[in-house]
Amino acid sequence: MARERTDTKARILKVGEALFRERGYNGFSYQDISRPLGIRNAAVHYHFPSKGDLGVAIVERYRRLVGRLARHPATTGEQAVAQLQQLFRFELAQASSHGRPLVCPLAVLATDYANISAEMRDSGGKLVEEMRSWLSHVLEVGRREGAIRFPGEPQQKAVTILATFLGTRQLARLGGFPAVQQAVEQIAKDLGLAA
Amino acid sequence: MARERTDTKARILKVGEALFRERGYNGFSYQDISRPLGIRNAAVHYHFPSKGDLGVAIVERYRRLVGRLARHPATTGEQAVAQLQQLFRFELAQASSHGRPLVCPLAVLATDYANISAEMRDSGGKLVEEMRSWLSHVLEVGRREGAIRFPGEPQQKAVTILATFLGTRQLARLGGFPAVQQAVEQIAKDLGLAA
DNA sequence: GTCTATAGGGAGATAGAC
DNA sequence: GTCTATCTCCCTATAGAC
Repeated sequence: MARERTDTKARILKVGEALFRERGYNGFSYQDISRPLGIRNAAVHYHFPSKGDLGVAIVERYRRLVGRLARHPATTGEQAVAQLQQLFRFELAQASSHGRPLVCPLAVLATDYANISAEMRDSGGKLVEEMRSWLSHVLEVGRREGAIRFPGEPQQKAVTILATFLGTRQLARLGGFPAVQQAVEQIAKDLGLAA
Repeated sequence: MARERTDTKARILKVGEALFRERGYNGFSYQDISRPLGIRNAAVHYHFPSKGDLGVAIVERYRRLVGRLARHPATTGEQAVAQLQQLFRFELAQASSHGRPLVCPLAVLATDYANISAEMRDSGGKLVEEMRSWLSHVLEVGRREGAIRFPGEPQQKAVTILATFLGTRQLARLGGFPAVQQAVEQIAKDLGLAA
């Protein structure tokens, strides 16, 4: 309601997400957020009383972002391929739009799983389920329409592809090679899509 | 030299690795190690002066463990397939030998990349390179000998498979399904191996 | 090699003024 | 909504006795 400077909350969230994905849940503090924004720790606590609240908001924000990818269920082979390529572009963009690639928030949740709140776990679990069911549907339609090919069940192939992207952004940090790009190309080839 | 209780160092390392992989580099403290071992923080510092020293030792230990998988370069199709299946068994064992699956140390290094020492990064980078070159060789030999099939370059396929395993152990924590097992089956099918 | 004791700092969080 | 001030706790690390 208030406005004017109510966007402080949005700015906190933005900085928080970058830190969360850059350093992990336990790797940043309220100070790391407040300092660059020129505010005080207490102001951050006003908008996000506990660090867990901030964590949930970060994951939910990412969930809405990814949710946009999955809005329209594919029904034709062309649509399925188009959505896959949209996913590929998303992954490539996530990997290269910053200096060191930011990992997926899911990777942070998984690594810090023992230290996060039940709400954060739930939020992450929902994100996984949504992505899995969406990608599974895309794969199923795409294969049925003859646009792609792969052995086995769509559900399992979907899980495998999601895991690959999760891991590839992490490999990209450690290795001296463009892991995300290489994985995207390989996944496309495995599906019988032209490079 | 001393012996008798010099295995304290080994016990610290063992507990440390479990904590490292359970909670991430920033998610555990020297207290979390010393308490269950019935010793004091200072004793841990005696064996590992800084937390970074402990971190390096943990990664190096895992590196030696994985190095055993890659000891004998495959030259026949049978050997290549056997080594792949060894890798599959390793991943399945890592995922299921504990309650919540422990993530790969590489996942911790990647997530906490911004907070770890240069030595830890180096150690992780070496581990990635070793696994990549080993798996790449296995894939190349296996395909040349007609035991497996996949499109594209062995290097890229190797990166993709490694990324899948890295990510799949994390998905296993967040999702309510056996992600590692599903991914192993899918990877095998993609390579044209029987389930 | 392990202990006690402690330094020195930063974490997350809250109270109350403005 | 944001501030100052402060609480409490835990962190990594070191000094020096045993």
